[in-house]
Amino acid sequence: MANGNLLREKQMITTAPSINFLDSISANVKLTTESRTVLLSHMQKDHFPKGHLLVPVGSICNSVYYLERGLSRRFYLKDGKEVTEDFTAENDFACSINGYITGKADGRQTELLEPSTVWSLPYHDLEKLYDRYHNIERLGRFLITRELVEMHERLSSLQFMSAPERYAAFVTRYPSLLQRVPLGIISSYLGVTQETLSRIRAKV
Amino acid sequence: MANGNLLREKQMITTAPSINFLDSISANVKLTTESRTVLLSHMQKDHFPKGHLLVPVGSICNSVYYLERGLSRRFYLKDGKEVTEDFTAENDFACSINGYITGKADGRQTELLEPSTVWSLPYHDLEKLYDRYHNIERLGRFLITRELVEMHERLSSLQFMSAPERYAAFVTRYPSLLQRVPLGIISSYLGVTQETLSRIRAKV
DNA sequence: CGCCGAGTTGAACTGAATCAAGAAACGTGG
DNA sequence: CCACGTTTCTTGATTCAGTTCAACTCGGCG
Repeated sequence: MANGNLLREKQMITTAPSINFLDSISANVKLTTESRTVLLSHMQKDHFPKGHLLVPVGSICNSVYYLERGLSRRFYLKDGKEVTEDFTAENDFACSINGYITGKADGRQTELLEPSTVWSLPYHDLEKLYDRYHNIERLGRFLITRELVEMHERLSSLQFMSAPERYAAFVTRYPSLLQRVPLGIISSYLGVTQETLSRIRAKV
Repeated sequence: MANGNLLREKQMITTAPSINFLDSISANVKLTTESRTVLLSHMQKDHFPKGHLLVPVGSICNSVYYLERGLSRRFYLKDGKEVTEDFTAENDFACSINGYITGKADGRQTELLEPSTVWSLPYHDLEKLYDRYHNIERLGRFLITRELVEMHERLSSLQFMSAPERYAAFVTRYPSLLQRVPLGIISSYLGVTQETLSRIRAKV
């Protein structure tokens, strides 16, 4: 019976847009029915308009977010300019753990770039669930590991690729974002000015 | 709440001399006696000379390493030049999960910069232990989380600081490495040429 | 001694930032 | 549906941080 459910839900991932965030990870981490139920009971689903700040200025992010639909970015201000650190599109997780882990507001904000459907789960609740359910702790480890691998790649791309190389890498990595994200934000992600990015594009 | 203390307690790790790597993390993650025993039974302690490669060229890193004594760096080649990604000093962990997670050799090598005492634990064993011991899975999540926070900080420092700023940050972050690591390697970590780093130093 | 690796210094070059101005696209109210 | 301002994007001229290439210094060590 449980197996039947897993299979059916796995199919939904590949075909239909996911209604429930648990569907999209069941392929990677096996969760018991109880864990799924209890996770859901701590999560809240919201719709927010474009421009909404999931984590407002100066505050510490204390929830992990799952984007069922929409798009967000995490950014901070450096010398009055916005620096985009990361994008999260639908069916993926957005979180900004640094502030929570270090206990200090780190200036990172999370902003919706499109009207979005967002599930949120407070870290504090999640930690209690880590204690009680081994497979939820596994889920946490899995997601953080994935994020870490991503970060390593991004770090090396930033450190030792030229601006045109980084743009090319971005295009292959996030083709859809080119249409969905304004140039100025992409440039602040790539670590170049908007003018430079515009010129890079003109050459292709 | 345990997580709120992650960074502060990392200080303790790096300062307290540890004979056994388990001692240094017991403050952060509670391990049962059985977990400690079984972890140790899968770990091997070795002494290696300066210059030894923990992860040789072209191979995939398949163990996590704990440096009881010594110093290592993770690096890769970009256009024939060495790019240093990270340092690990005594009482800390060196790992290069990307290759293991993605299943592809990623060109990252880990080299000892000083004669070192190294404990190694194969990922494959570790994953079996994750299955059997909830508190070992917690340990894994803890270590990866700490690494991720570190990466975030490093990423933002690289992306939007000038070379002199990055050098200053390096000096405060790793004061001891200035004496222990040759200039060329530090420059390849900071993302500048050796000449530039030399000039930066001359100005202070 | 002379060699060798590590670090420094100099001069020319270059990729990207900055400053400044304009062109296109977009949304909103009339 | 147009007129308007605002945001987004492009283009040009200048400046600057950092690279590149090359020569040179210094200390250690056969």
